[in-house]
Amino acid sequence: MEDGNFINIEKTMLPWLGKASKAIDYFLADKLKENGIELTKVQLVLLKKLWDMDGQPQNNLAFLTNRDKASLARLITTMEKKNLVARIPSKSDHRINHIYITKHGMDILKKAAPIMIEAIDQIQKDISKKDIEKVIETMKKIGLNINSEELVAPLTK
Amino acid sequence: MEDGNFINIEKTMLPWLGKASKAIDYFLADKLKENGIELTKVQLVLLKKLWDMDGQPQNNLAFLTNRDKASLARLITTMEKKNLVARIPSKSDHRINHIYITKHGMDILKKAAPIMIEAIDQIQKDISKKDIEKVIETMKKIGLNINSEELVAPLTK
DNA sequence: CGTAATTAGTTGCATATGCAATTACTTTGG
DNA sequence: CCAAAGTAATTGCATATGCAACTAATTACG
Repeated sequence: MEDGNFINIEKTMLPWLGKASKAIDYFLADKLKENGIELTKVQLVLLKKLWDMDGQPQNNLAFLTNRDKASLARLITTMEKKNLVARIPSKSDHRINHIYITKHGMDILKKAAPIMIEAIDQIQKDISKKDIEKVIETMKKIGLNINSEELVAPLTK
Repeated sequence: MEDGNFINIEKTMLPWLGKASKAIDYFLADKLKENGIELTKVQLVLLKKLWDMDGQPQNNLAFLTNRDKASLARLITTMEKKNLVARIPSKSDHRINHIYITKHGMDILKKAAPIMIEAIDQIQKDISKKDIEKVIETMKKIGLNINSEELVAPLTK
């Protein structure tokens, strides 16, 4: 077998998307650290989600953030220890925990927001609005191509 | 504070790239599992790298695969246990391990290759060659935008 | 109304990952 | 030739993640 079976993988989007995603993650993590913000990127995204829609049950949050419910539960545990979020058991349904962002979480989020905006600006520097839209559109297409089979929301079952 | 500080994040590429990347990873993992290939995506990519350039020292491989050297070392340990790769100490420099793909690793890789190709085809279905190139080009630009600061190869130091 | 099916969350087991500190070896320079 | 600097790999500590199995609670239905 020559290289034939792996034809032109560098001409597909996959490795580039992977590399860019990873690079962006490192970049953002670095920005957070530089600015003394003790959050991981994942935690930041979750805080932002809570900012938008506070008090969600865990499984909702798992769905909303494309993540396994077990993973989300542990993430909440970590963040609870850091006093970023609070787990409040529902009174009407004793299976459910509602998750709320704390004052401390909000303070950190407010501090992080402008830094993230600036970082994103840098990431997208000299990329035209049209090109950005094109990429977004293509990412959506990928989502459709994948979901059309069996992966509608594989993490949420 | 209103939502102002997080203005239009959905209009940036970031969340879409993140979602697509994650979805692709799930999709490929699923394909591997469906076909009874006992590899993670990460392991597959590493095997492919070894296929192309066998016998690399660990730190080289870490660099080549954009990964922390500690992470790579542990990955090799995992893969060694599964008899996918072999760690061979260099005779000329006793600090170095050369990593080789095993026969078993090659067999699995050969089995996985056509499945991955098919999966990638599906991921990129109905996306024009031009659009694919556009995305790749944009990903490269992101790399430049990020690297231009301090992140040339942050994982390799 | 009470059992069966469903649902929310947790836990066990496993992989992957990063940073910092450490060990072991090699190279450099005086 | 030997001490200092540099380099390759490992290990400790921590986060993040998924799947599968499980518990506890609620809802559906006969």
